[in-house]
Parts: sequence; structure tokens; C-alpha cells
Amino acid sequence: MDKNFWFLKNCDLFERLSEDQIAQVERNASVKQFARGNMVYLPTETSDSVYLLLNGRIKLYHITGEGKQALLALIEPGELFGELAILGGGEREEYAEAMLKSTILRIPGVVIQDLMHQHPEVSLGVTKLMGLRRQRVEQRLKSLLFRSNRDRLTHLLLELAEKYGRFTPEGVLINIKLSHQELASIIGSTRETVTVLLGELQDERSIDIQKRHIILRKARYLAHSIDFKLTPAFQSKPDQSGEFVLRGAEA
Amino acid sequence: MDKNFWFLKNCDLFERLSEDQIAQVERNASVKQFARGNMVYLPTETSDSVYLLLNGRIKLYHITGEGKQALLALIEPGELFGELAILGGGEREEYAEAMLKSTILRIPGVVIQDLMHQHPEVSLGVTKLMGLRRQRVEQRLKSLLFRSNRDRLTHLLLELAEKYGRFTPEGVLINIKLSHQELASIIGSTRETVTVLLGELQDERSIDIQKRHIILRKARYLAHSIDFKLTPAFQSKPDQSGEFVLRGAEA
DNA sequence: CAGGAAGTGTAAGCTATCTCACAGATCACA
DNA sequence: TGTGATCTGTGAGATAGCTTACACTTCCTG
Repeated sequence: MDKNFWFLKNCDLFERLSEDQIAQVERNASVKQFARGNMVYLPTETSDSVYLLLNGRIKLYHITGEGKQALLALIEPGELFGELAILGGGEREEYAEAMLKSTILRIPGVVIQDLMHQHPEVSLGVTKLMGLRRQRVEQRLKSLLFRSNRDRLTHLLLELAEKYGRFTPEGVLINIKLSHQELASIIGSTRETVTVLLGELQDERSIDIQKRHIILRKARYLAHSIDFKLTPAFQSKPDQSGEFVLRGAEA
Repeated sequence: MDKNFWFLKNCDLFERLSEDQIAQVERNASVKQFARGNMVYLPTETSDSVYLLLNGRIKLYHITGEGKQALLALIEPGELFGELAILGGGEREEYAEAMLKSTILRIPGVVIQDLMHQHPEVSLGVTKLMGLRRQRVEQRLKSLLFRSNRDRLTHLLLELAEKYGRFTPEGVLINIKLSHQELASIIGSTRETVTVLLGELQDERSIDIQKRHIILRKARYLAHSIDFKLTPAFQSKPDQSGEFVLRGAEA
């Protein structure tokens, strides 16, 4: 039981809980393993529990009428997903699939609800979580409306850089491998178009691709070109301390 | 002071508060008037208070790099907006403009935060609000990715029908006037394209336009054509009780 | 109730992007 | 370490939707 203990303490939402409360969560939660490619949940399933990703990587996506995959979010260790279950009652609205071998903590929604009643901090935490995610989705919406595929792709690369970026001498390395198909499914475009656009960006020396890893050579220039507000961390010179990690990430 | 009293009781979020708590909100809130076309807030303003629309109509929008307006939401009386201020600290991320002469209650974010601490119900309510809005935005995101302008427009008309629709003998009347330009700015298209598409839908007898009001003649058919889940209310025969209002709405 | 402002209808190019098709590169697992 | 599966690169042709341009209609306000 104590095995997950530190994971709960590690997650923003739970870190302030008392021992008792953590125990309460643990008692009701269960750990599960998923192999690469396995589904954690499907739409139409009733949504009664929340998941905390312990390790691995999960993708949330939607399938359109014509069978195309629309990627909604990538979940990294320590992140919560399926959290709409806290609101109770609905059905899941998307597919959750393990992109890597993943370990997941499943927490019944009611446990969180109880906690929220007992502990206002948790309530605030959940509200904040919902708010931030909403903000992110809204951001993405704006980045899609009226923008060319090129601009959407640029926007996406910058977002990825904020989540997965590491500074290197040549620029910001995006430390996650995504296929052109996956990139396309995030910006609502096609694989071929993404291939071409990445080629263009590379020709223009804005990015560099090595062993399927993308490096942004001119992050600030790209950000400027689409009016993207870079996080303060990016404002520093890109090549100062050799390799500075923006957020935890692994290939 | 008692003038707004019933408005607070009317709003989902506040209806369960005690007299004391309502008084606490009232003491700190202030009422403001805005003429049609006036701005309630702008991006870059610091976001320290939440607004409750008492009457009128507000639109929230974003301006893209090329100066196009991207409409994010329409706010109706009784709805809260600018609620990200509850999370504290950020800047507003969009424009809020009165579409009609509007009366607004301005509530400092800290007041809500205090309430959330005192009253778990409020916390849950706020969380639910955030969650629902997030769900709506996500819904919209899906409706944009990979879909033709025609399908996006159809999707939009159905959404509007759910919010502003009234059943009439001829079909579901969308009881709000929006210009083609405004419709376009919601689905990320152009005025001309919307004009043409509405014409097509009309030729196909799927919709009917009278005095700039849109009537969906085949709501279920349209919904089916784009795989849209209609709310249960729509499942009933459209022409039963003459005129049944789905939600409160005014032209 | 007049006159300007705002909204609508229509059409001719133009261009970004999608589709389809195929070849070569690279990966992942046996 | 081979080999089927997945990913990448590239091009030709089709097309949805944007741009531009203009005439007509309806609304709003003084």
C-alpha cells in the first residue's frame, strides 16, 4: 500500500492531504497496468472514476464521423485524467489509450467528492485543475479558428516545447516522439501536409529534425510570427546552461 | 440592496446560500450598466472579479493576428462570466462586449474564494461550472477538427437550437438574431461562405429563414447527418404543444 | 420617413489543403 | 538480424473555401 503513497503526495491535488485522508484515498483506489496500445476507457462507458497516471503516457482522443482520430490531450506521469467523473454521472466522451506501457491509479469519483466536502483545499484544487484545463482547450480553440495549417503547426510545436522542451546548444529540443500522423491529428490536418510543412520550416532553418526529434532553432521568432506568448522561461537565452529542462519529460 | 437579492437566489451557484452569505456577496458586489457595443473588459486587464449578467447579452471574443473576430461564447441573463478570475491572478484572455444594453453584477474574486472555503456546496458548484464549460469547449473543438464548413455550421445551428430554440409547428425556431458575419466568426469561416451554406440548407428544405430568424425544419435529420447527440427534449415530436421553450430566451 | 449603415446575395478567380498513389527509410519485435 | 509494419517524402490532380467586387435589401436613428 505504501508503494503509491509518494505518488499521491507528489500530485498537486493531494499533496496537502493529511495522512488519514491519503489513507482514505488509497484504501479505495486500485492500481492497474496497461500495455502499449491498450484502452483505459472508451466513450459511452459510464464515467465514475478518476485516473492518476503513475508512469507511462496516455493519449485522449475522439474519433470523427469519417473515422479520423482527433487527439485531445497527452497525459504524463503525475497528471490526472478522466476528471469529469468528479462531476458525476455522465459518460466518457473520448478514448483513453496507453501510448506506452503505463501504470494507473483508479480512484472512484465519490472518494474525491467526499474529500472535497471535507477539505476545502481539495475543492479549490479541483476547481483550479478544471479551470486550467479549460483555459488550455480555449487556447487551442483560438489557435485553430482562422489559422492556416502552418500557423497551427507552429503553435503546436511551441506548446510541445513548453511541455516537453529542453534547452540545448542548438535550440529547444522537443523531447517526445510524435509521428506526423499524430501531429496532424492534433491540428486537424493530414499527415502529408504536416510532412511538407515540417520540411518547409526546416528549409527556413526555423527548426531542425534529428533522429525524429524536433529542435526549435528560433523559438522566439516562431512565437512572434504567430503572436504566441512564450512562458517566461523561454525569455532567457536558449544556450546558457547547456541543458535545462522546462518540465519533466522523457522520450 | 434588496434589488439584486432575487438574482442571486436565481443563479444556480448561489441559490443554496444562507441569508448571511447572500448579504456578504451583496455587500461586496456592485451593479453596472453597459450600453450596446460597450466593453465590459479587455484582454491584458488583470482578472480580479467575476461577473453575473442580470439582463442583456454579452459576447466573449478573441481577435486573431489578422484582426478577425473569433466568437467564443454568448452569455445570457443569469449566467456567470469571467469566472477564471476565481482562480486568481491571471489576465483576461478575451474581450467581453455588451451586444445589448446590459446590467451586470460585479463580484470580486476573493469573495467567491471565501465562500468556497466556508461552504463546500459553493466549491462543488464552481467546480461543476468550470467542468461544464470545459466540456462545452471541448465539444466545440471536436466539431471544428476535420469538419467541413457545412458540418460546422450545422453543428452550430443545433447548438443554438438547444440554447435558444422554441418548438413551432414548422420546426425549431432559433430565437436569437445573429448576422452571417457572427455565425462565421463562431465556426471560423467567412461571411460569404455562411450565406451560401445557409442558402443551400434552405434549398434542401432543412431549414427555413423568415425575417432573419432561422427555423430548423429537420432538426433530427441534421443532427443525424453530423452525428450530433440531441438533448432528450428534442426527441419528442417537434410540433406537439404548439410552442414549447427549451430554455429561457428572448430575441 | 429619409438617408446612411449594416446585412445579404451572387459570382469569378485563386490558392491552400486534401486525396490518392507509390517508393524508400526506419522501426520493433521475433 | 531479418522482415513485416509503420513512418516519411514527394508529386499530380481535384476541390472547398477564401478573396474581391458589386448590387440589392433591410435596419436604425435622427
